[in-house]
Amino acid sequence: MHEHDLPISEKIKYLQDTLFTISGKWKLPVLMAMYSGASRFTDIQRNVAAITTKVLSKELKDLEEHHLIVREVDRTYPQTISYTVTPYAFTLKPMVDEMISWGKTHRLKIADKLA
Amino acid sequence: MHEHDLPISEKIKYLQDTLFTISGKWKLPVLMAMYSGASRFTDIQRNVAAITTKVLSKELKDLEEHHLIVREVDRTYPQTISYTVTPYAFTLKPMVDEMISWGKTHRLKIADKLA
DNA sequence: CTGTATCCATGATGATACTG
DNA sequence: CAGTATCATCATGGATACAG
Repeated sequence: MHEHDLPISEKIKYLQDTLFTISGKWKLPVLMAMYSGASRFTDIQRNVAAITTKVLSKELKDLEEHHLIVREVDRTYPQTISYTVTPYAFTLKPMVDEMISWGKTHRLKIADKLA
Repeated sequence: MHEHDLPISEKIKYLQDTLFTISGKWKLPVLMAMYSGASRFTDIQRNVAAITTKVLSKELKDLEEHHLIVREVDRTYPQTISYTVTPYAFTLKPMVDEMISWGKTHRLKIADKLA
């Protein structure tokens, strides 16, 4: 059964579930930075321009609650914290890639004053 | 050139463009209702459960500004208003379908107490 | 039917400073 | 380095009533 067979109300329900999980301006950018290899708090912050420590801290907690990332205290000296994306988080990647692709095209269209 | 060749800063920029365009809880559910054929204000409102007229009105204006829908006054008597999705709006559909698909799976995982 | 007008509540985001 | 603490502001959304 493919998605287009679902009743519209179901589609919207699932869509809203997803929107809730990724809500806000920052969760996906943070995830993107982590897909690309950033695992330290400061690295992530540097990659996601303009995000403040307070907001990043909150987003990381939200992502952890949703089981999309894992926070680990490394047994090193001095101790460091590393965040890693879970396999589950990678199930979001096709969607994120599609969003990047759309955004890139969209920006070109806007430059042309759109259609 | 594929998306994974882009520098991370570019990816995040495009991602944020897309997030900005679809921002909020309602734009995509409204678009989904319209993909499925709803074209009248009341029809859309009935399909997108719990959305208020004020919010729907605002979302429709936003979507129109982004050239994703078109508002038309039908030359009927009495006059009716119809909203239709533009071809451009359909370029978002793969992303929306992916979100529906992910949300469906996600809901199952949550039911299983997730992984 | 297709909206507008208020008023209000909440959450999200931002600026800045500070800490172990 | 990896955060927390405050304070402030702003955007989003919701309730309700009303109007052409």
